[in-house]
Amino acid sequence: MAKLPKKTVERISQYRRVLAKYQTLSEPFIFSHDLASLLHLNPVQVRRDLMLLGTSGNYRNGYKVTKLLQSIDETLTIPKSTQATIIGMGRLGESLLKHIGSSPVCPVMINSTFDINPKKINTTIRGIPCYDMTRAPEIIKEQKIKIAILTLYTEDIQAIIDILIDAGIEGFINYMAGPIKIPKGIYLKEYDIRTTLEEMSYNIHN
Amino acid sequence: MAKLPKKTVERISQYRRVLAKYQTLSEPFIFSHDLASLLHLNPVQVRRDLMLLGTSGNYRNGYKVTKLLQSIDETLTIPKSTQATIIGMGRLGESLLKHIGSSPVCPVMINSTFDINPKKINTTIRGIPCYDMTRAPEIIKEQKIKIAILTLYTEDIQAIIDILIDAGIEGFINYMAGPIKIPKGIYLKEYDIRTTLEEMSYNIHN
DNA sequence: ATGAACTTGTTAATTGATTAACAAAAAATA
DNA sequence: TATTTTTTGTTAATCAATTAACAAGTTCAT
Repeated sequence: MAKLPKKTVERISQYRRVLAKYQTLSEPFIFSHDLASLLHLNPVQVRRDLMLLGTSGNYRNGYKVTKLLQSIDETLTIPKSTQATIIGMGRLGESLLKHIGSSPVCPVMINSTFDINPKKINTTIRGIPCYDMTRAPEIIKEQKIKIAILTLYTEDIQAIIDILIDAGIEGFINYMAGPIKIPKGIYLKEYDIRTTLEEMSYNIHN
Repeated sequence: MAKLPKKTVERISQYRRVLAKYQTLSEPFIFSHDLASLLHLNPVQVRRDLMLLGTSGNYRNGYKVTKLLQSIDETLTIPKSTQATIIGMGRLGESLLKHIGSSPVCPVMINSTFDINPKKINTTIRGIPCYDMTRAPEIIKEQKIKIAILTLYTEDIQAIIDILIDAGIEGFINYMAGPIKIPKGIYLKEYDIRTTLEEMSYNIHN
């Protein structure tokens, strides 16, 4: 299938989680305007996304939930599941790990985490071990880990980034490591709440 | 000044943090392409943003850092500072609070937090108290708090949201509360890492 | 002094995302 | 049976964001 627009992919991930919950209500069908209002979107936008996804609904009942979920699965779960890791098992890392683990439908798996703090190394959370950062290259290659979530702040973060990229990481989600340098072709999503706070503050006052 | 585009506001917030750090290197000037490469942007985009900001640079040396920072301050810090709060003082809430507090230039202040867990209530972190959720309406009105960061997951989150809006909250940043319903005019930013993971996984494999 | 090498500032062009508009299908109602 | 209602699916139009293009200013080297 043709490559979906960035924003559509983002929304499709949200549709899935909402639908998984909706399914437990034993409602077999859903209308585009229902899905839209659950996520504060425009119904047209929902229909357009689903059209691009290649699925289709019913003139009278809307979209069949199971069919929709299957269609989303096929698009987002490629191939089988992507491996990710968390760099920094402090308070933030721990809460993210639990949050991700709580999801019944997340196609991204976390099987190992890393830290530089001896107190964290060799502990486990929900059965997932925390390894010494020095072992990262070895384990990332072995488990084919592709995404790294950065939850730590240290002065030498750039050296860590470079090692991770070298080991095969292709995407970073950066919570608080500050500005980092990455080569072209590597994905990066900045997740600094301070930016969001300032943006929202501006919007509220203007 | 005219209202700035959403994306420009977001980037301006990032410029400020990068510039604050850059300033400590005692470099008095910065070029648009330097600022751009620090944040993986296009230099044209940077110049355009700064133009919209109403500031101007120098044909030979680029932009004067102190002048730029002052200009950003004037735009983002309106009026004086916005009050925010964190709903849920678990691991995530605590790490966010410390992260926000560590910023020397964040124009958004947090002076109180809330929880429903008796073990958290009446504790303080870095001098910032955690209050019982039942006191939220009173304190939000008194301190004119406008933004709520949601870091908790409970079944009755919607009731909490409604109370917060009634008390005067105008914007929510939602980490893990799941889909919530908010009326028009209230800002909402979804910060669920699972969406980002799935989106990135899709991009890596396509 | 003159031209080469940089840079900013701004308009125009392009690309991407959202929203509007409406035909087509199907059932419900009169 | 004809009409109304409701919804999907898709194209066209609008709106927003990014990128390209280039004039104009400034310094440096010759």
